[in-house]
Amino acid sequence: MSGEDLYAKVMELAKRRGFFWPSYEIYGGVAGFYDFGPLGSLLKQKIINKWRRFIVRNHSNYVVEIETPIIGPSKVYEASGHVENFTDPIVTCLKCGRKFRADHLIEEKLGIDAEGLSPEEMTRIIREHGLRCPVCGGELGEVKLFNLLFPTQIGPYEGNKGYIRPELAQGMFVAFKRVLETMRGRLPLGIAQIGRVGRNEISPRQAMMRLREFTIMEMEYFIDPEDEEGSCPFYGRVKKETLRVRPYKAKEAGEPPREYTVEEAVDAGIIIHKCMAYWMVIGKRFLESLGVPPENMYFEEKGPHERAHYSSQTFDQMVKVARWGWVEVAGYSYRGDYDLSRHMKYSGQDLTVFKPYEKPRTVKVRKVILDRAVIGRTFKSEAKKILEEASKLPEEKLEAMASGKEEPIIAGKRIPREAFRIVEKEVKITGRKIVPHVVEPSFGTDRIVYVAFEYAYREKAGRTILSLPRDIAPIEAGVVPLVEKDEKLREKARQLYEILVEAGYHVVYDESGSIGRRYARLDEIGVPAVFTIDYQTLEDGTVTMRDRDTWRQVRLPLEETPAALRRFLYEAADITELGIPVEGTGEE
RNA sequence: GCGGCCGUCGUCUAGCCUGGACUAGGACGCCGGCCUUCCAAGCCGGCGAUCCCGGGUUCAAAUCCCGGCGGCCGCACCA
Repeated sequence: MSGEDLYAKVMELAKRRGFFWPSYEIYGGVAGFYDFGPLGSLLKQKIINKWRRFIVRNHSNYVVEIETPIIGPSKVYEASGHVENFTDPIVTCLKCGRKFRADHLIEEKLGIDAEGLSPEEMTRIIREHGLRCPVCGGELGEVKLFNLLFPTQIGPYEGNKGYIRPELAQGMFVAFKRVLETMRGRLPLGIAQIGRVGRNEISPRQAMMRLREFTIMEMEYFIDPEDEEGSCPFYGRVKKETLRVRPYKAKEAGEPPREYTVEEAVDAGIIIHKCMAYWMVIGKRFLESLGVPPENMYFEEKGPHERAHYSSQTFDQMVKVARWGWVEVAGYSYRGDYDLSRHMKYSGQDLTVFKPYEKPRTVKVRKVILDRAVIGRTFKSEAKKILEEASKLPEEKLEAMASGKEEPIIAGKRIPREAFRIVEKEVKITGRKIVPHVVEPSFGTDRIVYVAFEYAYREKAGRTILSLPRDIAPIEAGVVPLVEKDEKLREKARQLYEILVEAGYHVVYDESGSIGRRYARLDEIGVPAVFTIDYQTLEDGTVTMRDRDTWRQVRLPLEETPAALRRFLYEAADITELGIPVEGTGEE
């Protein structure tokens, strides 16, 4: 089957059976938005819960999940750099309509550094130098700003601008201090969040691959930049594992991705931090558990110009899909201290973490101070101003004045020599304040749902089977009576249905059409196991359990079904371990 | 946003070039009935389409023309 065909079939199934479809269809649709239907939203929930298990629960000593608002005040996104960097100056050719980055065009054609210029200034430069469209030679219009942030207004006052978050990260950075406090001030600390974000893409395409509103699963992993070892206590567990990586240099040289052991990639500096490598391994395992084979996945490093403004290294986790080839499903960025530093600056809050030394250190500190008594006596009412000015001067400057290397003039007054005092004292330092660095794995949920769905698509004997990993199947089990007519079978089947629902499963009961048709219907929506009530059930209380993927059946006592289902769904049990095989069932 | 191709029941599609007998046909699915003791059997009946939206040309538009919206591909864009 070609990629085109597979994509078409997958989308057809998705729409027909209610997994997902384009939003606002009755009004003609709006590009970049998708609905999840009944089965799709269940599937998405299961994938999200699996992510929780991989990222949060398996690291619950270090990683916690929070939830923060979708709308944020302007200030937050000024601090994060999105207001500035998420905005592109765009100029449109009046003739052919092509759009160009105005600053890039000016720099490229005229050699003028246009970064940070206003749109008016750029328009003026374009007019003065007679710049024209580089493609068709047409006249260029005015430079306009285009920002990918969705703007909104908070409350009734127009000045109170807000934005829909373009990523989850700022929620974690802004709440960092309080979360750190509740986690008793220790690093490393991972703060995870799952939620919707909005990016006003210029022209979204590729179905669910590029949306204007989508769900991200993200974690900010805060670490002490000087303690790589302590930051990644789990590193030892994964260092022998392999990752397929394509470093930026290899990409430039046109080389394909290569397999590295984690240790190798870290030691060679290909991955700049152990924590990056660790979370990449977790991400790899996560996608594998959703049905993506290792050979259809690799990590691609982004080049300096392709990276976001905050990142010093970024890897994209790429997965192969039928129609578009390699698509990015997750990103791993080393954000350094960029965000916390910016928020410290913009908010004026101290977001540092205190790291105690193992033993307090004593250091001798030499300090130049002004004798308040002398200053006061000498300058009377001027004294306050002088002391104020003096406190702003750097230590070296005071030192120079005290030692006579520089004229001792402060606030326009000559300070008498005896006002300078040099004190030496011992100070006990119990630790240091650090601005944590951040490693950020970030997953595009909707793309991942699509990927899992596509990889599950199978055709067998003219039928469609949605062979989802059992633990993410939206409906966990089916219950069917062998024939529709027989009231005794139906009653027994409804009983079993109740038992399974009571045990916490998501079950469908289906009695319409022939038995084969029902199996087919359930295969198509990926139900891993179907229990059938037949005439033997009425005699000995056993039912058959059918495996979606092999069509093999086993027979087991009705009351054992909840436990068997558990083993089947979550412990990867083979169907044949769960009961007595039924003769003549299985693949044709 | 430009250029190319495209838009018809839930889904896939016929019809469009050459306007009228189209009350828009079929298949699959779905619903009801009959039948049915393990893999989409069969029979009967039913529901289901403002032919993407708006305008124009014409006695007459699913069909021709214009504009918009949406989809895919290429260019640009994708922090």
